[in-house]
Amino acid sequence: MTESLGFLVSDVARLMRRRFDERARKSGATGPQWRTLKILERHEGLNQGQIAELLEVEPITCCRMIDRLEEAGLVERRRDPADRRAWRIYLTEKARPVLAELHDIAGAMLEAALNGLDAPQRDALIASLNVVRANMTQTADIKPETKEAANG
Amino acid sequence: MTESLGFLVSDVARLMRRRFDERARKSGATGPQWRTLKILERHEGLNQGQIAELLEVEPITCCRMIDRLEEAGLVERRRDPADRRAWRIYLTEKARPVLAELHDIAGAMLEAALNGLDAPQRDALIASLNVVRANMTQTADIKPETKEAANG
DNA sequence: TGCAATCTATAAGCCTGCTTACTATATGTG
DNA sequence: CACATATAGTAAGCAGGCTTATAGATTGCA
Repeated sequence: MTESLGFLVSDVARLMRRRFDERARKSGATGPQWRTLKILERHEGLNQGQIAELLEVEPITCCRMIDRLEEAGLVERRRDPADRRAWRIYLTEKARPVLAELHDIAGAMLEAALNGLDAPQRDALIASLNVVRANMTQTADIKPETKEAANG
Repeated sequence: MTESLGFLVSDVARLMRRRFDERARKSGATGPQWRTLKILERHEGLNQGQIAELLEVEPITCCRMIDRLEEAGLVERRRDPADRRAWRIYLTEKARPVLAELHDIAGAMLEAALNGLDAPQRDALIASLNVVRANMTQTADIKPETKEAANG
């Protein structure tokens, strides 16, 4: 039964994403795009590698996300004056109201998602998810040598 | 702070998927493919619409998944003798060992994911996620008319 | 100074999810 | 029977993950 945790988590993620996207579409940004914008809100001027690290995605994933955000006019790339390999990413003015609207949508959806859970249950849920998240982040660093004799 | 639930869940889902895929790649199936195979294991001969419903994805998503599974030789499409529009989907013999191997991989990964949580915490986590899942499934049926005066 | 290693960004291509729109078939209604 | 509607499956095309590979720039080291 506990085997279902992976399915359960990905189900919940997919359903939440679907619900969010339904409402957020008219704002012109998706969930992952919003998350990227939020990071930029607090850390404007990061380069794409740094953003990828904060998002915990691969650089190419971040690169293409910035492509779409730039195309939508929500961010802009500026050359790093000290490193001609790098771009620094900045929010545009157009991004501010989008951020505010997405914040409201997410707040309403969150309340719907947690309906029926009391405060201690909500806290426990978030705490446990953070534990799982940390477990999955740590184990991601294990090198293949660890499982030398695993191939039966 | 609680606003982060959506991000947290999708993070956990993505990290678990990444971990699973790393290990499962040599078995020739991904997480969603495994889930589809598991459904077929219990309900062989379903058509694609029924599978999509059990997976809680759109029919086109299921269709393309069956495409890939068929191409990999893990399932086969057989014409429904009673409805010439429909295909019935069956596992091939090749799928059995793949299912067994993925089951083992998932078991090991699950233990890693839940490391540090005791039994009551695990139960509470799964129960709460099921509540959220139900909330997100239900609200997905709400019609737009419900929010007549929501557009500020 | 020069070369190798590293780092930043990106291209190509795959999987999984979605929307929209289409074909083919089945079914209901007049 | 004929037409409208519904259903099963699929194509096209987009977003967001990934891997692998490459170009260009920087940096470390001999």
